[in-house]
Amino acid sequence: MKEKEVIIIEEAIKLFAKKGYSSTSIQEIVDACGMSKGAFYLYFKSKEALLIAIIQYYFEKVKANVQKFENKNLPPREKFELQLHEMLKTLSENRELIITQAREEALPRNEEVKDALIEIHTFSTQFIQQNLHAIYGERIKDYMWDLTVLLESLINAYVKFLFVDSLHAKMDNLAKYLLRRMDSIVADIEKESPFIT
Amino acid sequence: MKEKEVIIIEEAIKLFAKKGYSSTSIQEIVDACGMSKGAFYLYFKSKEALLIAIIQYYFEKVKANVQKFENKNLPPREKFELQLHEMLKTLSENRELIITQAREEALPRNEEVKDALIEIHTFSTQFIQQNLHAIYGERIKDYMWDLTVLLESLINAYVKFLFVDSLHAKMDNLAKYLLRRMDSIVADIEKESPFIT
Amino acid sequence: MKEKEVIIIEEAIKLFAKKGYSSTSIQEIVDACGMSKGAFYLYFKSKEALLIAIIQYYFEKVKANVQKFENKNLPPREKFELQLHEMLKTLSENRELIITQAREEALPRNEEVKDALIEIHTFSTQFIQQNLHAIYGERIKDYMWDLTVLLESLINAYVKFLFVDSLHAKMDNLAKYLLRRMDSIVADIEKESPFIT
Amino acid sequence: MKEKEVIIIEEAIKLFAKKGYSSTSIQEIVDACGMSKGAFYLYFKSKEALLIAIIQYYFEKVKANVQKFENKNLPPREKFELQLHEMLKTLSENRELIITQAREEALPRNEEVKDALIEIHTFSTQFIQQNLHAIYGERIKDYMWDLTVLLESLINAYVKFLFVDSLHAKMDNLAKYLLRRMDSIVADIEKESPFIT
DNA sequence: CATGAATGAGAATTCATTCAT
DNA sequence: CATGAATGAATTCTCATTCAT
Repeated sequence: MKEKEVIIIEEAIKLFAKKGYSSTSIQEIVDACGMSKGAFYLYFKSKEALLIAIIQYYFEKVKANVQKFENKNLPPREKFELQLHEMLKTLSENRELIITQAREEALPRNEEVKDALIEIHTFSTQFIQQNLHAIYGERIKDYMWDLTVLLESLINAYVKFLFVDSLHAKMDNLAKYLLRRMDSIVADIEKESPFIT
Repeated sequence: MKEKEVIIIEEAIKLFAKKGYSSTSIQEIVDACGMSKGAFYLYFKSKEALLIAIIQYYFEKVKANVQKFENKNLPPREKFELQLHEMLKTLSENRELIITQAREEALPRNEEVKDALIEIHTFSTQFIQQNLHAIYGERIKDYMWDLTVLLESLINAYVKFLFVDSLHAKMDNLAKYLLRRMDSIVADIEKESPFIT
Repeated sequence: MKEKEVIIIEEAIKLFAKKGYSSTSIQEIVDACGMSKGAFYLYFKSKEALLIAIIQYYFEKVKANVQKFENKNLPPREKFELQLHEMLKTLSENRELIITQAREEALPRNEEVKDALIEIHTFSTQFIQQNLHAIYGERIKDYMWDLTVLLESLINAYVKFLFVDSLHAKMDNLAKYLLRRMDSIVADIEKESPFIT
Repeated sequence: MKEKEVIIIEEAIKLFAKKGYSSTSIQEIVDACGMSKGAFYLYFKSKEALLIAIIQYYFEKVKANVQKFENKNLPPREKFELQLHEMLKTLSENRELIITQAREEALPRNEEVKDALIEIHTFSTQFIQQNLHAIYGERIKDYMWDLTVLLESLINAYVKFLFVDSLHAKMDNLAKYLLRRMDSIVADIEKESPFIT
């Protein structure tokens, strides 16, 4: 990916996070990048193409950071903790991404955009489920979807707070902390019949 | 509130949820309502005024449904279960609201809009904290914020799924189910030092 | 003319003077009159019809006040002084009229409006010329247009100031004062060849 | 000032003179200029900004033409005659300006517009008073405001006629002619007590 | 590659006018 | 007579996109 493309993506995500996709103009983006409007169209064929590129760019970032712990023969829990930590770090460093993700539904109903978002969601779900399975084993099989939803929601909830300075400092423990919350839930959930089936 | 205002609010929230606030035009709203563009401005002085009215309208709905269980001398847990159930029901019946709420950050940086959202957030936080305190007592004092975030995130997570038919059917048990998940968390959380302080 | 029509005319002229014809809405006019929008259209078939009615209404007022000194066998100068005084008084009491008149050219290029304004201008010119002739006689014949323009301009200039309190007090002398300025001009103008021919 | 801005200003003033500010749409202006609506907003940030630019543009024109006779060591009367002549010429060549000026009161009650008009009025009054003082000396001190109003009104009155061809031809003598009319008035005015005090 | 002037479709909003009550 | 809700054309202004230089 060309240097200029990266500049545009990184400036654009900041603006999208601040003002929303529709309310951010190309002019504002190129002003923030210190380039001309014409230049923008050399790198992206439309505003929507930029949106897709942004989604993919950050997805690749998270994916790469998470995948570097695969094939290292780490114990499952340790591996997931490290990955979760890496994921939380990437998200906290690219806070704008979460904000934009939160608005998922608001994004233009374009097939390409949708596809990109579905890809992220699929990856994320698989990542969580594989790890839950590796850690807690077969016995949570029936509760897999419940636990997935619960863990995703815990991650989202705390990520929302990551920009608060005092929490930022504690981020190193967040992955561990969240997993312990999952432990509590897993311990009791077997008394239930699964909610999501 | 006049009948027409309610029609506009309810059609608009659907469109805002589908396409986002900025991307929905007044024309689309009035087309959905089967009225003229001029009529819109008889009832709302601007698009932003509509947004504020929508936020307040749904907030009042949720608040009213939740508050009808106060002053009934119910045991704390039972009261909270009933309220949570009512809240989940209202949210699931007005799913668009959640989607719009999720996009909080995208909304125009207008003071009035901000104020309306802050009011909702304050109410929601107080509601959860008062009830957690009533149920679990003094011992969770230091974990209040952690538990608040956790419960809010559980609610959000499941509400997102509420439009799925099979879950919708089970909604009656969701409040109880979520509270039991909180039980598990509360049981273990005292072993920790609070994350949010 | 019906009572309501007069109310509308008098409120409308105030608003037109303050904000201009185009920038004043029917709603503002009927609000000022304490009546409904529907009522307006009972009395005037359009906004432009109101404009024409306003022009005619005030023209009739000035004309009536001026014409009551005809056929009284007064000496020409005295008659003109009295008429001029009456005219200045009506204009100063209906200051809004002058402001609107000043904008003559701005009024919608509608034939009826134009005709009404031409009628006023014709009357005004004839009134001035007949009186100048009665006072100064045949010798100013060649200078008639020059003197007409000069007198009209003197009237306009001072009328503009009539709302200033200190001048308002002196209004009784204004007609005489202006005629004395004309005397000075007439005395010297014969040394010239006419400018307007 | 860019070429396009000048085109817009000159087409706009014609339309404003013909139809008034409020009744002239941006579309009509750009049609007259043979450019697109978007182009207009490249050069002026709003319709009102155009109005202010027009006022300043013509004011600068008149001011520049008048000021080129300062510091030439001309006798006062001759200097004023030349300046008045230049002023009348600029006004007659930009007849639309006068019409718009005449409508002063109709212009939007915006502070910037008001300020621009006040600046013109202040300049105009000072210009006339300095010259009257230079020509007629201390003895007219008490009549300064009366004479200012009278001269301004004479200028306005004749300028209104400037578009008539036959007058146009004589314009060379108009400045001299108007000053001689002032001579007549000045000669007699000392018999009076000042009207404007 | 880079620019930024130009375009024009489309947005929010206003308002004269109509008409059912 | 009187009302005011409803209409929709017209207005100002924005902005993604193109293209000559």
